[in-house]
Amino acid sequence: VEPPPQIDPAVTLWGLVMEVHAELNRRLEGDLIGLAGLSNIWFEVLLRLFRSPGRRLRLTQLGEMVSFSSGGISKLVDRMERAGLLERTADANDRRATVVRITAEGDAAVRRALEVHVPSLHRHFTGALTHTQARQLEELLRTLRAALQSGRG
Amino acid sequence: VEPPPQIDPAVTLWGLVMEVHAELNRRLEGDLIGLAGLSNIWFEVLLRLFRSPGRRLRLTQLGEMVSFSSGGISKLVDRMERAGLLERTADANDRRATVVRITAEGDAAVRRALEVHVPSLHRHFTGALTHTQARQLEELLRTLRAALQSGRG
DNA sequence: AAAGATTGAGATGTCAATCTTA
DNA sequence: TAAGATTGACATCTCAATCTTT
Repeated sequence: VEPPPQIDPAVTLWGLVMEVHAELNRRLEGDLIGLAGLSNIWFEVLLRLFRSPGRRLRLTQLGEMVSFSSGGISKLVDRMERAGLLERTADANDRRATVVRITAEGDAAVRRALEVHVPSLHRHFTGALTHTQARQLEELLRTLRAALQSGRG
Repeated sequence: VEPPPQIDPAVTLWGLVMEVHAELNRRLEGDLIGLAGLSNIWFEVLLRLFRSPGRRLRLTQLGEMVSFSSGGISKLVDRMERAGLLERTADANDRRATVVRITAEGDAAVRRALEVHVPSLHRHFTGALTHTQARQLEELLRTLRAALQSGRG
């Protein structure tokens, strides 16, 4: 068999992205579950609602925000609704749509979760960076996001 | 209900990380599946083997590299073995262990996949960055990874 | 037609229990 | 005892089909 060819640096860079992302995700979710009883995705959904004007979002919007398919977000919302953290509401203007609203219980849950998540983020993530480095990272991510948006969708 | 409090910038930064990662992952995997017939994780497993000295790895090592549990990597290797891309081998020195080796077919598959993956990476990812920015990103990621390693694990 | 949402089928991950070997 | 690997039970995602409303 021939030896492996020289591999493009972009491959290594993407590998680094995946590795760091996976490990950060694992640790942050560990803290979140252990200390606040919420999985990463439940927390993210609640946070999106928490920060939305009116504290409500259409099901599909919510799904896009967290990168879920329509079926996936439908089932996720089922489970969170059963847990009492949010509720489905009819949309007065469009009877096809479902509006998801955070409940008082959900509101309390995000607030508790934020109290452990912010220190967790600093401990595992931003604490390793200087203020300047954090700004640099944000700038790079915004550049990438802008390119992805202009490129398609 | 009280208004949402000021949210720590680290929360937003992490949200940006997740968003960009998810979208990049989606596009890269789309190209990989569409143009080379390999999912992201299959490609990553093959690439790890491809670049390993001897083109083989212990099952557990491989699992750690791709952030999979022992059960998960066992089943993934099952499927890839059935597809003829790799094979299990006994470890002569430790009869508990299983060594995974890439097959000739697997070797050919990675090489084909690299030919579409590298342009795909440039199109969706590194093409949006200047050379300097790419270096910056790599530096930041290495800093984060080093902190994660020293912190635990 | 197309958009929003739901459902069932299928794919694939984790966790815990278990077996073998060190 | 512990490490390496496998398995079954379970959770939860995507995809495709379907229903309702626009």
